[in-house]
Amino acid sequence: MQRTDDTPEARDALDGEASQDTPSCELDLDQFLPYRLNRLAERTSEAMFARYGERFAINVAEWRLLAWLSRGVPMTAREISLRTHMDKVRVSRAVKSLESRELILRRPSEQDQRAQLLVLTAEGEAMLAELIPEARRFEDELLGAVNARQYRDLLLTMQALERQLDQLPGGD
Amino acid sequence: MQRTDDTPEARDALDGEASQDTPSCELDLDQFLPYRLNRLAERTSEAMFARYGERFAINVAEWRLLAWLSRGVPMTAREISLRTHMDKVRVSRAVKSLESRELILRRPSEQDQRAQLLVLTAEGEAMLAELIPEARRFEDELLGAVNARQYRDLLLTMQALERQLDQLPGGD
DNA sequence: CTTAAATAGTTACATATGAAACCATATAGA
DNA sequence: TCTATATGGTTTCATATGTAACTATTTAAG
Repeated sequence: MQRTDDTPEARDALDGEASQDTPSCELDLDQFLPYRLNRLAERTSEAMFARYGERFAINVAEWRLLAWLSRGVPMTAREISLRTHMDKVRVSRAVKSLESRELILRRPSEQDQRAQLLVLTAEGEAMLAELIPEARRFEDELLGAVNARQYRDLLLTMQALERQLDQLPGGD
Repeated sequence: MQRTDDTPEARDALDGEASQDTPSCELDLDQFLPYRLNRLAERTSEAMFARYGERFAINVAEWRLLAWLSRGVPMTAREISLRTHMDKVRVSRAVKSLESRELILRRPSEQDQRAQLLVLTAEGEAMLAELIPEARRFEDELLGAVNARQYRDLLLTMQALERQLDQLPGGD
């Protein structure tokens, strides 16, 4: 898509006063997708953890790890890392922290002595049984702003953007 | 929007194998909006700064500050903070760093002795004259994945979600 | 087999960020 | 006017995260 394809509607779908094309040496951040994505994502995480972060004392990395393990399938740190696009160090630290709190445990992998399979403890499952419904409730409240079609389109477009990132240099 | 309104299309708009409804004590992160937003945003920033971050030696906070100032309107740190939803400490540090590199300068505010108006130096403008076209190029490449309608709808939906965050407790 | 290269995971160091306390100035209420 | 409170901005401390180097194991090449 070319910048010149921008429709007036798109340009108007933005915060603040009436927008107009900016010279090449100026940038209207409110019309810049990477910025908009980051601002929305940061605010969403912030709002979610303002509610549940303190109560359950986990950070984003730990939450992602627990959520993946909630599927019941033992996974290695590397698999978590691949699926979430989190750095392996970040995963390693989440594992360490969660293990020290006995929310997960590590089992040596049969196939590879270097790797360890991660699984939830009963305690970890108990915590998720509280946390997951709360997370869903939050998501539902957030989605109160959009209808089913918008939601579907949003996921499809986000998927397309991630696929594009796979292609782009530096996009991993 | 209720979870039960999820359409098959939306459910299919996700990575990996065929999805199905998960019990309340499990969570499919790939279908969880806050996670998807954060993953996409993190990957987007990462890809962008993999290209330009080193070359221009600025971080996200500094980039946002410079971009706002590119409009040519002097702003205080507080105004930057409000518009970007960045913590005032984060803004303060970006100001300090950019000033030390003489990319911006501070002028005392006439109205308020505590506040300082921030403006670009000639050097700062020169850097933006290089940086902004690069950023636009990156955005265009990323948007290669979506058409004009999808782009417009994406911005509209993101705007709706931010408005919802304004309402939600903990959403600021 | 034996050795070189790759991989799972950790540690050490540097950077980025937020919360709370703080200083200086501004504003509101008596 | 005088004082209490609010506000712009900075500093201090704690946490989160990435890069590079490292250990142990596995895989591939000879």
